[in-house]
Amino acid sequence: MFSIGDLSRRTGVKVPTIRYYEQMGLVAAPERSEGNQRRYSRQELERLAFIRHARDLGFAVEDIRALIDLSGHPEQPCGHADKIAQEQLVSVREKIAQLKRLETELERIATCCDGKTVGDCYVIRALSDHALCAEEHV
Amino acid sequence: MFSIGDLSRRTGVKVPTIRYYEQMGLVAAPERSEGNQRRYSRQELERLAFIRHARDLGFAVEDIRALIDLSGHPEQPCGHADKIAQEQLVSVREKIAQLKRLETELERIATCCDGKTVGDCYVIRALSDHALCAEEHV
DNA sequence: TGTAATTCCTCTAGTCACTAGAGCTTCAAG
DNA sequence: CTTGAAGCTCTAGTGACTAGAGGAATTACA
Repeated sequence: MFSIGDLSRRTGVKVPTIRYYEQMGLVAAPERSEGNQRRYSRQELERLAFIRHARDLGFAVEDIRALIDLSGHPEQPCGHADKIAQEQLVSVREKIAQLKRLETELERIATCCDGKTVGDCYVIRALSDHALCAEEHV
Repeated sequence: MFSIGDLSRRTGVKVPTIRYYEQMGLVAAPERSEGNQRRYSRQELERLAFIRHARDLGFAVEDIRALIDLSGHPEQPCGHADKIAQEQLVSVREKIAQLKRLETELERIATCCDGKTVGDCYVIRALSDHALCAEEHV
């Protein structure tokens, strides 16, 4: 049996976050000790590790809930799980593309400032005047 | 003079967001019409465009506040503005690197599933078992 | 066995950057 | 002069936590 602190150390999920997940229904309410403290089994440790892993990968809590529901029905076709992962991949790729555009513009903005005062600072001017942007963003 | 709707159309910032920025002190409270409606000058339009642009670039509202303060003191050295932009660039690059790692793993997870049911779905297994990850993430 | 340090409990409220909705008033076009 | 769009204020909700108060339980060590 693990205390909530054990679980936290083993999964890297912070203690208040574990309690929050319980409140949200992502993890089931575990057994309690005599003194009302949470006591977790290995199964619950694994579920939390699953959640941690999926959150690291950027899955929304709702997605995770769906994946957990699916994993509780191993006889069902897995097209849905696949779809969730595919959508997440698309969303990650979009974010990368977007951030790369920002990187390009920030490079221009943050590296060309040779003014001595704010009055002729390129950073300020670039932000004030969208026309200075090399390409459209957002 | 522009109404709040004009401002919204010209800057692409939604009407409730403009009011929110006013509440946060990012834009000053403008003049009002006889009937208590907001009336903006061209200067205020430009400030909002500045904010929009900086938000698009991922600057936090606090950063923007600092940049606005700076732009109000054009005689000061611009090192601070530069620093804010540099830090933003670093942060964007970190996010890109992170997302690329996720992309790699999601590609593996989302494209290898040839199981027919959840029971042997690669997506579910990969999320359950961190050991299946090719490389460390987060 | 005593005690001190650590961990745990619940609860409320705060974070960020908005977004939604209710219920009302004002404005602009025809 | 009417009508419908756009404006007003206010409260509350979003997602995914995080912080803090005030107290109880557990653990380590003497």
